[in-house]
Amino acid sequence: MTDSHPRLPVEVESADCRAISDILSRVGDKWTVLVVEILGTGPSRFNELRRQVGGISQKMLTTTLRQLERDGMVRRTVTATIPPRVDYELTDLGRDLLVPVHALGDWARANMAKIESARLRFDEEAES
Amino acid sequence: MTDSHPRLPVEVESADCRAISDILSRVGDKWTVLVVEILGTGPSRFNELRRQVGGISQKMLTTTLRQLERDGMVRRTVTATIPPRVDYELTDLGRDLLVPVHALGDWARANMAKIESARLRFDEEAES
DNA sequence: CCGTATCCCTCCGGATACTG
DNA sequence: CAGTATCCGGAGGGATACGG
Repeated sequence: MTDSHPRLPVEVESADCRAISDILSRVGDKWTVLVVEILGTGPSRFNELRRQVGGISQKMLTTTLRQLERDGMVRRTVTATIPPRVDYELTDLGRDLLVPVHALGDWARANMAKIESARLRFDEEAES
Repeated sequence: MTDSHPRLPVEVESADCRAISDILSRVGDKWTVLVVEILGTGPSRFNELRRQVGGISQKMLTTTLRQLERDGMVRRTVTATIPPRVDYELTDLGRDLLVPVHALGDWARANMAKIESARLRFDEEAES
């Protein structure tokens, strides 16, 4: 492959390392990306979101949204009517996150066949 | 922002969804990216790698490397000498993965200040 | 040197029930 | 409707000891 492979800054400050792996762990989270993807199509209310995600528990949706709100990715708007109404929407930062996440998603889709066959080969050779 | 919402990109094939979130979860894994980053600088032996990563247990290094090998990201080469020697190196696929991962890492570095201040604001308002 | 096998404890996350 | 509170099973992952 290209000789100009990016030289890796293994010596980045550990503070950066923590912060970066922190973001990465959110992307790897079971629900976060799914929620952000859906909010990427437009604002949504709590139970609406719950239905759109499908399979998420109330607890985890709350937790996920709180984290995203805390990180400034999601804006929470409360309308104090009866019954109460709460809207969630992505902030600019949240929408921004979708760019690199989609890049990763595209890579995954483009290479899932290779990965799948690699796994088959590996598991096959593990017959013992 | 968007037009109306009857369009649901959420309905992509669930097979794709599983596979993609599977890759994402590996990226979010505590050790995987770190190991891949280091292997991105060149091949390495087991304990050498262990020292370079720092803080990883023998068990988790083995587990991480096995997963990566199974997925076709890492090639494992055994030299049956005494003492035995095992080298690990990235495959083309593994090096390829680094591209979108670095994009995400760059985004994280570029935005960690915003996130950090968002958190401060959030936690501050949580004083009650 | 390069692992595998156990033990064990923490935390994630689902189910359920209750409030404003 | 939009949460909070509680219980609890199971996976993740560290420490340690042993095998090739």
